[in-house]
Amino acid sequence: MSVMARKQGSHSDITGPKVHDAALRLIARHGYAAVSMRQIAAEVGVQAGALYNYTPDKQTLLFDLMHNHMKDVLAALAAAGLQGDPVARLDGFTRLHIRIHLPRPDQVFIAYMELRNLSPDNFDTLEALRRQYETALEDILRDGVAAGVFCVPDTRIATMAIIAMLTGLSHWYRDDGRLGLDEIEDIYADLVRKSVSR
Amino acid sequence: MSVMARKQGSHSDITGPKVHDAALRLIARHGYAAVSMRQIAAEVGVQAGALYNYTPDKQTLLFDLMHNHMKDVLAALAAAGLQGDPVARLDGFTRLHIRIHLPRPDQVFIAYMELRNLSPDNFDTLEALRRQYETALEDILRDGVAAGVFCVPDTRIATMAIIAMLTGLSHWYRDDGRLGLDEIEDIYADLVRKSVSR
DNA sequence: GTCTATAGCGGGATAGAC
DNA sequence: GTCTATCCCGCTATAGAC
Repeated sequence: MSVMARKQGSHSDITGPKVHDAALRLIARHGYAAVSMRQIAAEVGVQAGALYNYTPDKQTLLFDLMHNHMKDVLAALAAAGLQGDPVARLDGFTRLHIRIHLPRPDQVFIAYMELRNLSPDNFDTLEALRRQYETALEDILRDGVAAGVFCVPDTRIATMAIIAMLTGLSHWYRDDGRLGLDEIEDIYADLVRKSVSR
Repeated sequence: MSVMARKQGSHSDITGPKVHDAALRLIARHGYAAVSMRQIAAEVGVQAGALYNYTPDKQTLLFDLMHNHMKDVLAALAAAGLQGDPVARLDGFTRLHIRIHLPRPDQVFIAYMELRNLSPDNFDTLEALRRQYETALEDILRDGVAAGVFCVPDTRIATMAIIAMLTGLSHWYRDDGRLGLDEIEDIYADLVRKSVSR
């Protein structure tokens, strides 16, 4: 536990997170296939071989980044506990999505772009989590249709359309833009609500 | 012009398109960085060195694929000559987008995923073309707002939101799905129209 | 836990024969 | 126009010293 008296080049507690941070930033920017373990190591400030104290291989490193992200998203969704009438739940889902995703542009980008670079097993795991998220939205839409407050000819299509619209936001939004988070939330909540209205 | 009596391994007129086709399919599936010139050559049925009769390098091959796609899209947009009131033009834009993009899933995928693998110059060229397409939609929305038939607080955001929604369609639509092209067109035209309505 | 060094492989691109 | 052969480079991952 002692902070001092650490052995020579030993920095386990600090290097671990730095490896994930560096991989996140580099892979988001250049893509998994285009980023080498040497580049990640250089960003962290160690030699390439040292990375293998923190991940068994490059594939697992990618999977961990994507898996952590999806767990964060689903945890936030569960914590929100959306309830009430479908209109309010849809509004809550939209704002929740934006509040979770906008501050994590690198994770969102990787979650979208790197699915095809996952091993089959890892892909299946993440696909299942992604399905859970989509289903949460589709349930809201179905309830709203049943209650007569939404008008969508196909809840599956509306689900995919809304998620594409929301996730697209992460691909162009910049913190230093002319619009703040709250304004963006209001505008998208409006677009989404109207798109499924009668 | 003679069909027979061709020299030994000479197949210029047929190999050229095959190189682009193979590159399109492989890069869409695995990503530019993950596909090797050897793989493309194998798909075509030639040796790797022979590819360099058709492209100066791998980067140019990628650029040509993306450039051809954007030219097709913009040509279709120009040919459509959308006119009339903004509501009709927005409906026309939506259906035009779907009719152009759905039959070209590989091109659409590459246009989205491989922007970061372009050289700076090539990126600028394609970014300018993409801007033209976005601007066509934004002009419609602005005219509609001015005419009082659309209600959007920010035409730029609405433009990006609609294009994200439409392009997302290409990422999950399958020909063999339960819905045909015409039904998809109607549903999305409806979603888009309502999202910007008053 | 990190380093240096390296095994083993595959990449893009070119040269020259046919 | 295609082939074979090759240059030169960078990659992932491992081994063993410290």
